[in-house]
Amino acid sequence: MGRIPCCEKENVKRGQWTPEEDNKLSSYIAQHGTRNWRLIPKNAGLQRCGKSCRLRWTNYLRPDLKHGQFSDAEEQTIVKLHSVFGNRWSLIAAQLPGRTDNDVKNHWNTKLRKKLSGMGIDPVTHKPLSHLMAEIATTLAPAQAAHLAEAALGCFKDEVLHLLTKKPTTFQVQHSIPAMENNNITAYINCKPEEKDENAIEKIKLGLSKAMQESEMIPSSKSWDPVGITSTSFAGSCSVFPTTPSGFQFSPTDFGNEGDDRSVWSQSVCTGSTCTGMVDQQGQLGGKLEDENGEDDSEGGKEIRNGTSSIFNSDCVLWDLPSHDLINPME
DNA sequence: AATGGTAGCAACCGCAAACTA
DNA sequence: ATAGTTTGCGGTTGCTACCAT
Repeated sequence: MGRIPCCEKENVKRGQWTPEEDNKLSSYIAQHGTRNWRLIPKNAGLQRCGKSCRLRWTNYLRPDLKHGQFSDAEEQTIVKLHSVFGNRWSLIAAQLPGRTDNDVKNHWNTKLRKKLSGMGIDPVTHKPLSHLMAEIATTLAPAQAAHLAEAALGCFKDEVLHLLTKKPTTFQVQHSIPAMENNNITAYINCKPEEKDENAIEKIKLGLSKAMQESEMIPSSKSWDPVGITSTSFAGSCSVFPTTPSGFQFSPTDFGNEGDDRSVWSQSVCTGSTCTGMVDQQGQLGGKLEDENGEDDSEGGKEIRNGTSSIFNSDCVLWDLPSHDLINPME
């Protein structure tokens, strides 16, 4: 037994859509709407799978779509939201009028992820890479940490060199990030080509060793859980996570209240897809964290922390997205 | 000019949630 | 309550244009 196929594959055309097909689909939908995608290709005279028609419509033909380049503002919104929601592309796209989840996903994968890497920020967790390494290093024996450092140099060197020699990064960083100071991109770009390789390695080494020194001052109770399910505060001169020890509880009223400083957008939350503010293991959004009686209903949802009035803490604010910036506030 | 590598984008696949009878 | 169907979503693949050698 298998799934019922959405269409008879042998009679179905695949691949690029022609302008004629686009016209047929557009005019059919204009007249009849988008109910029942299985019937649409048949009724519209298309030899296409219903699923393919739906995708073509939602990702390309819809009249309200934007097709041009992403603006700086859009890019920053994507990065901000990704730091909270992870790869919840539909959620992110919902905040960008005229953009589809596919657009956002493609743009992230082809551009933004690399830009962040080039800035020394891990695109998955949105933490400075040097701090990630330091966090990991604290859980390892010194010998293992040394191996890790060597491996990291190999990995990051290639990526950073590649990015820096191709194009400069253009993100605004509201506050300076120590990790970035140790990887001064402008100085790097301006130096002689033959110096670049060596400079980059030295700067990465410096950043790594500094971060590791800083991490030695972190109390051992503040361990780091790479899975993020039981993430605890992470300290240092550029903490990404807030450090309030008491933790933080969301209530349904925290979501989408315009002008309410307590909205999710002004709360500090763990960042990245491994530790998101309101996303549980199934990727369900907040509001499920507590039911109407205020009881935890998260079933393994990830811990959320309180702290300052920004997504990151005040020592290292990357983004600060007020709730009224959102087109579709969470409900 | 030819070739190989890479980036960007469109489309496909399969899973799971939501909906309906 | 259940099974069948539809829709939404995220990951992945494939195609094309561009660039470097």
